[in-house]
Order: sequence, then C-alpha cells, then structure tokens
Amino acid sequence: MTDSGKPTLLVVDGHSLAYRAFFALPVDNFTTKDGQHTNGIYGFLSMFVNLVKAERPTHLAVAFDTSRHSFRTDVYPEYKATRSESPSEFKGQIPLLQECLAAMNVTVLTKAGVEADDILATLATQGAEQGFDVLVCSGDRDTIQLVTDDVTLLYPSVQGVSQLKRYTPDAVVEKYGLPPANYPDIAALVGETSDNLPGVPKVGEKTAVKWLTQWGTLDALIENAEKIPGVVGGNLREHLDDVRRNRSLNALLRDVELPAGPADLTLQSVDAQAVRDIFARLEFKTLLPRVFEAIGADAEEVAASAPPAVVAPPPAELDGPGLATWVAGHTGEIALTVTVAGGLPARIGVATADAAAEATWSDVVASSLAEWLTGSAPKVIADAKPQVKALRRAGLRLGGLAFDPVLAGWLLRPSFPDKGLADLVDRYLDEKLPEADPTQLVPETEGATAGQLSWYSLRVAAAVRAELPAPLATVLSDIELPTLDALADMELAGVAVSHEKLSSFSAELGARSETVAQQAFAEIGREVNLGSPKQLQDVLFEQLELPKTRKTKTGYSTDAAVLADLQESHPHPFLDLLLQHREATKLRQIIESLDGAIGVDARVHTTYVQTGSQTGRLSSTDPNLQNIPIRNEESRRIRAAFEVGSEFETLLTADYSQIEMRIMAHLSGDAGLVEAFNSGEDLHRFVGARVFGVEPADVTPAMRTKVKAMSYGLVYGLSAFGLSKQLRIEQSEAKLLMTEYFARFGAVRDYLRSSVEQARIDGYTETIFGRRRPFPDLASPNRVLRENAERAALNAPIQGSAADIMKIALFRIHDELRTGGLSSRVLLQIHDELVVEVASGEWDDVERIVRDRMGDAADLTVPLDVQIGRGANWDIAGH
DNA sequence: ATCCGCACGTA
DNA sequence: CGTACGTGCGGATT
Repeated sequence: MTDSGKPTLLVVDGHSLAYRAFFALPVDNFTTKDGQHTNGIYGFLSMFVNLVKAERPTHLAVAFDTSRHSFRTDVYPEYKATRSESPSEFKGQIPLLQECLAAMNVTVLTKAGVEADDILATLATQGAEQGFDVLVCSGDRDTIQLVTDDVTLLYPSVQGVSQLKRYTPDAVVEKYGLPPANYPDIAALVGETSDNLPGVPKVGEKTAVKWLTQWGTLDALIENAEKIPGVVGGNLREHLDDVRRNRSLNALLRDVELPAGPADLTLQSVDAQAVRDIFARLEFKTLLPRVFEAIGADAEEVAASAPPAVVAPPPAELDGPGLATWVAGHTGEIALTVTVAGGLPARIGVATADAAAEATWSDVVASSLAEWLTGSAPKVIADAKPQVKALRRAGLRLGGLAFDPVLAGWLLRPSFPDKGLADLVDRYLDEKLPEADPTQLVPETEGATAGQLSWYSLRVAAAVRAELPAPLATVLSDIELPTLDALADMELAGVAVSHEKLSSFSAELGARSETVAQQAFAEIGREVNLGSPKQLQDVLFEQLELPKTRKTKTGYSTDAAVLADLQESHPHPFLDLLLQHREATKLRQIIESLDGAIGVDARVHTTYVQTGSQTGRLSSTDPNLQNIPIRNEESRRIRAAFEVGSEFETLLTADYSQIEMRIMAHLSGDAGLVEAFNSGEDLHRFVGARVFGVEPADVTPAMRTKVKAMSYGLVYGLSAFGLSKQLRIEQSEAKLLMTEYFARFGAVRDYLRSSVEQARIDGYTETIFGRRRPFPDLASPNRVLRENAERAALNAPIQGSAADIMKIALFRIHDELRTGGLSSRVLLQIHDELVVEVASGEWDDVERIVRDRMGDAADLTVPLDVQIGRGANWDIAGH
C-alpha cells in the first residue's frame, strides 16, 4: 500500500530488463558448472527483488514477449528487422527465468501476437481505472506514453539495471518538454533505429518538440506540413507516410485480452522449497535470503527446507607420532596447512572430509611427519608457496602437492582481484572463513586453526575442481604446480646485491639531483616541488606560458614524452633540467628501495606472485626485480650491483629472442614470417626487405626501426594512429606501412582477426597450452570497453603462450639441476629471461641444460632461439 | 592512516 | 587510439 492508502500494482517487462542485465554482467562470473549462462537471470532477479523491497507492491506481474513476431510485424514486416538475433546464450535464460518467477509465485504473462509492453499497457490502464497506484518497469522508451498521475514509469538508466529513473508526468515534461501522451508523437517524428522505424531525416528530439509545441498535436502538424520552412520542412513532407506508420506502431495496445486482471495479481509468499531447488540448479547463493526477505516466505517452510549449518569438525590436538598415525590412517587426498611465523612453521594441521587434526610445530613433529610430508602421498594446500618455503627452511622438501585451490581459482578467473582461501570459501562455498577480529586486542572471534583451514581447503578444492575444465586442470598440474616448486627455491635463494655499489651510486645521484634542482629553480625564479605534477603544471602552463598538452583526469600531462615534445617546439632550459631531475630521482628511488631490501645474508629475496597477472605471467614484489633499469648506460650500474654469490663462480643469463614474434609466426602459420625465423636472417631486416621491396643488405636503419615498431605493435593491437605517434610519422604513412606489411604477411592479419572472433564466440582466449582468459567485454555495447577487450584478447594468447613456455623451461631447468646433483641454481625470472647462479666447475653442464630446456620447452614451427651470457654481475652477464 | 592518479621502470 | 605488471610520490581524503 502506498501512503494514499491505494493498492500498488507493479508490472515489469521481463524480456527487456533481462536483456539489459545480460549485457551488463560479465558472463564468466555467472556460468554454472554445466556451462549454463545465468547473468541475465541473476541481473533481472537482483533488480527485481530490490524493486519489490523498495516499492512494496500489493499486486505484481511480469510480462514477456513470446517471439519476434507480433501484430506489428504483420502490419510492417520490416519492424525490428535490423535488430540482430538475440544471442542464443540469452534466449536459453528466459525459460529458466520464468521458472524462477513461477517458484516465487509471481504471475508471468505472455500473449502471442503482442509484445510485453502491450501487456504492461493493458494492465496499467486497467489498474488505474480500478483505483491502483501503478508502477510500470520497462526498458522500452515507448512505455513513456503510459505515464499519468496514477501510472509511474521506472526506467533503467544508462549506468546499469540497478539504477531506475522515476518518470512521473512532471519528470517527462522536464526531460522531453511535452506531456507523456505526446511522447509517441515525438518518437514518430524522430524515428527509432533499434526498431527499424526511420523518422524524418535531420529531425531530432529538439525539432520534434518545437514543432509539436507550435502545432499542439501530430495531426495538426501533418495538416500544416506545407507551412514548415527549410530543408527539414521538405523532409517532413516527403516522409509523412513514415511518420503516420511510426505513430500507429508505437501506440501500445491497452485492451489486450489477458487471463488475469490487476485484482488477480496479489503478491504471494514464495514457494521456499521450489525457489531453493531452482536457485541451487542455477548456483545462486546470496540471492536466496534476499528473495525470502523481499517477497516473503513462510518462516517454518524456510527453516524446514534450509540445509544444515556447516560446522568444521573440531580438530584433534595430537603430538608428532599421533599425527603420523593419523595421516597414515587415511588414504586419498589429505589437506595440509602450515601456519608460518617468522618464515618458519608454527602450527601444522591436516584434514579429510570429516575429520581434522593439528599440532604445534616441533622437531618431533618434523621428524615424525617427514616421511609423509616429503613423500608422494597426495596433498591439497591452499596458497602452497609460503608453506612450502617454511617447510624447506625447516629442512623438509614437500612432495605430493596435488592441488592448490588458490592457483586453480586464479586459472578459472584470472581477473579476480581477491584470490585467498577466505575469498574462495566465500565464493565457492558461500560460507565465511572464521577470522580473528584484528580490531580486538583479545579477539572475540577466533580465527580458524590449522586443522580447520585444512578442512576448508579440502572442501574449496572440491568445489573449484568441479568447475575446472580439463585443459585448465592440465595447466595446473603440468605447469603451475611444478613452477610453484621452482619459485619457492628461487625466492629462498635470493640474489646477492652489493650495498657498496648501490650506496655510492645513490650518493652521486643525490648530489646531482640537488644541483639540477637548484639550476631549475634559478631558471624559474622560485622553488617548487619538482616531483609534483600539479605544481609543475603551474610552472609550465601558467608561469612559462607553454602550450597546454595532453589532458589527464586532473589536469595536463607533464610526462617525459610531453616534455620532450615541448622542448622541441618551445625550447626552455627548465624542461631539460626537469627531465634530468626526474631521471636522477627515479634511479635513486629504485636504488634506495633495492638497498633497503638487502637481507642479513647480503641477498635480496623477492616474492613471485604466481597469480599476479591475467595472462599467465609472474609478477614480482617486495621488491619488484622484474623492472630493474637497463635501457641506458648509467642505469646499468644498478644491474652491475647484482653479483654472483661468494660460493659461486659466475652468473648466467639466458633469454629468448623475439619469443612473442615467434609465437605469432607459429600461431598464424604465416609462410613469410616462418621463413624469416628459419632463414637465420635478422628478423627486422628480413621483414624490412619484404615490406620495402629491397635486398636484406639494403634495409636502412630507418626502415628497420619502422618494421620493428610495426611487428611489436601487432602483438598489442596497435592502430595506425598509435604507430604514427610512436614513430613520429604521418598517420597516412603509418597506414601505408601497415598496408604494405599485411600485403606481405597477410596470414598474420588473418590470424589476429580470427583469434578475436573466436574469443567473441567462446568468451575466452586460449594459449598453446590451454590456459584461458575470459573476455566478457568483447560482447559489450560500450565501444571503449569492447575495443580495449579486443586488443587485450589479441595479446593474451601470445603473451600467455610465452609465459607458459618460460614456466615450462624454468621448472625443467630447476629440476634437472637438482636431479643432476648440481649446486647451480636459478635465481630470477624476468618474463623472457632467466638468471642462474653457476657453481664452480658447472658452467658447461649448466649452459647446456639451460640452452636445451629453453630450446625444447615447446615444439613450434619455428625454432626457439636462446641467447646466453656470462659474467660476475648481471650487467656483464646480460651482454 | 588510506586511497587515487600520475609518472615511470621492465618484458 | 599498444599488452602485461609494481612502486613511490604528491595530494586529497579519512
């Protein structure tokens, strides 16, 4: 009931709102384990329960279209003819949505030959006559004509389905300048592209409203069409038939014969068990209580049909031999958790599906469990790497790692930012992992113990496994888990870094940046913070009156490219000094953070985040050792501070040359590109010769630079615009370059196109080894989002395959060094480069292993070329 | 204390 | 209007 005391009737267009939800919600988050897409259903129901909760209707119905065919298509066969077929992924959701609504005891109305909006119009008209306050919820603008003092339209805003705009008569007048009854007149003149109803050319909303205001009605306007001046007047006269047709089609039927009238649509409690069943099938968890709350359900029934609360079995506190007996008594997978304090094991817990046990770590526990821990008995560990490291520090090398649900969860949804066990428990079990309240000194809520964490890990593992497609399960077992093992050793090993070299360089840079800053201040006559883009904008664009540059969200850019451009067009000493200052302070900052990370063992231990990228690459943090400068001579002094450890003989660096272009050659099968790599000729020289039609020997440096930029740009989805900017050439020249390039290497373009098309169909891309990355935005109606997704989708299989290949090479080298009894060890991975610390007398063996395992990590149609370097520090070894 | 945007280092 | 990352600063916010 509303304040007025009148009953409220809510009528909803199910089809149009579910369709909007379908495009608004990422499909990869809304797919059941059977592959049924549910994003439209979920989005609609979520909006629907919010709506019912907020509006408290007393009467309720949802209408659907029956098919594309209606009386409108009978009259005008072209009606909606240009509208593309709605995707099959969407159509399949409609019957399921109707099933949900039936379980919720919500009346679903359809009628052959009319559209859902005609049903809404009929119910709204009857409702208003019978004394209801009527709320119409539809995504079709034609329903604006229904608005009266008794009928309010709720229309989804562009921001999303959950935001509904309220159209009262006043709101319609405010937006369109005319009352609701006139809206179809405006629409008839303007036309509706999505319905394939062309209007009067050059007439938009503004003109239509002006005309209608002047003449009062559409009929009057048509009668006086001769008097309308200008080109638009002529257009109107020529398209009068279109206007009349539009007006007849956009009038909604208000007298459709329906099986139920407003009074029959009383809001009823939901059938709790039926809702529970269908939601379980669709894997909706959080929606259930929201439905019960918003629409109401019999409390006893809800309680009776509720599943039993899930409670972790109380873990048994055992000693070392007790734990050994416990694990020996269970066959099959056991989940394991080692809590870590100060890098060493603190507590250890194990669990099966219905029992758990745990102990405080001790030498006795270690020796009792050693055989099981190091053996091949299968173990499930969530976020295994830190635990594997702690065990290694305690002298135990874990064996039998069979599954890590955190890694598996990442493989399924690499874009998800939260990936810990707690997030998985939330997402896959719809439960909360007990967490100690960090705000309390004496926590009121206990955190989960090691045994309980194991129990949760095992259940989460089962849930994640059920969703994991076979190719991803293979990537997990054949690539990620072996890689995890290698990474643990690399992190433990660390890399020796010279504090002496760093600190003297830092002091030099500090002095230089101070000098440069003073010179810069002298140029502008005042002291500013050179590290503040905001203050710099004031100096550059106000004080020095330099031309404004590229816009950013908060002002104008002062980045290096912009400053270089300015220096060229408006030379000023301040610009160069600023660039010098930036360079010096940036280097110094990198040095300082690196220096601060040197441990008591004089080595730096980074952490590789195995779930840190969406493509399959690793990332490196605390500190990031994957972005140590190399581009200029001075910055290489930082690399020179990475030294061979005192017990070792030398560093070895090994990097793949042009691995991404080689993968491109393999995936595209382009004969020219394949030949380029098999010919042994320099890639860019070979490509340049083809593109510019000269002999390889006659390729000039300028030509080489151009094709090189083009080749690399391809991998990223570069446009002619981007290429012209990068090379500082005219767009027309860039376009010509692209045309010439593709004329010679056409299969490359064909591959890139087809790979994005395939991704649009599948919803994800796939690497050579089966790693997937979902791309829901490829179906987005938002052009920016869609085009960004297209470029990323183009790049993902290439970057991802390169990452797969490097991981395979990495763990094979790691394993072969160990099984070969060599002391040499891999220290760093920088995407396409490895740094190995070589023990005395092992160079030849190590070099061979590294070269062979990197070379045969994948069987491509082109060879994998590996460059090896040797030296006492990373700078020398890297040459 | 915490978050965001900018700028910039790497592959 | 080129992909993938992490870090540190300034500045605004709490």
